[in-house]
Amino acid sequence: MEQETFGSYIRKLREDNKMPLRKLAAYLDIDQSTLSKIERNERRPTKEIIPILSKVFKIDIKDLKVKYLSEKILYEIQDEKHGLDALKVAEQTFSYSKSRKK
Amino acid sequence: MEQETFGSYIRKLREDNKMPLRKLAAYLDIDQSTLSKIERNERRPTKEIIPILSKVFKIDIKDLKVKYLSEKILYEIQDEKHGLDALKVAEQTFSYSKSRKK
DNA sequence: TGTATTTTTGACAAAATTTTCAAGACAAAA
DNA sequence: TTTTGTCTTGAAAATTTTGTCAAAAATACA
Repeated sequence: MEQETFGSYIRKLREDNKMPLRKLAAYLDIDQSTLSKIERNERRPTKEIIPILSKVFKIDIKDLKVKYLSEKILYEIQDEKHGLDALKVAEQTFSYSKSRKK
Repeated sequence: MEQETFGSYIRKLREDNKMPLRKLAAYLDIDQSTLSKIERNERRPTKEIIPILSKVFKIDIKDLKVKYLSEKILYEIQDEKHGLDALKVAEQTFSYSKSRKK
């Protein structure tokens, strides 16, 4: 069983919809080789593609954003021994600064 | 009351120890202007400085790493509406992949 | 098999980020 | 106000990251 990434998720969506790279890349307004690399985690996706993906595949945009962000977070702490502690501290800080509705 | 950042934390340590930028920068093997920028959150610190800071100021390295990482995480989700959800998903995924002692 | 279509690759270009240098600003002391 | 030491600034250099092009490789399928 393989860990799903944002890239592999896009690939799955695309393939399920029988859409070639060429076409999705056109929608996303990027080179198809860039999309190929994103799907294979060789390049990191930009957030600009999220609303487009949401429209093209009719996926809830919030779900996409959460997937996208959590992958970015995980990228920062991969292989870090104290990643979990860091996540918890981040959560605390994030909640707190939100509560002060900055 | 001001939110403490990794940068302002370094500055505090440095000033409490009456150490000039010049000197700490030398220890860290970076330009003093780079350190100045790091302390003022104008640049992001690299992780290489962590063990050195730990030695110079005798701070537990784990605490430093957690501070450093959580700031990196927060940087990714700042101003994001769904940051908290993303953090929780990340936590789940991180715990899970760790449990499979990859 | 051959041909069309799709995907991947790798070198290069472009863009974004970071570091350094050198000068200027600032502060304390006298 | 000059001297001395510290810190900040901003432009340029260096590095890192990302995107593109063109061709090769893989896949589909007639």
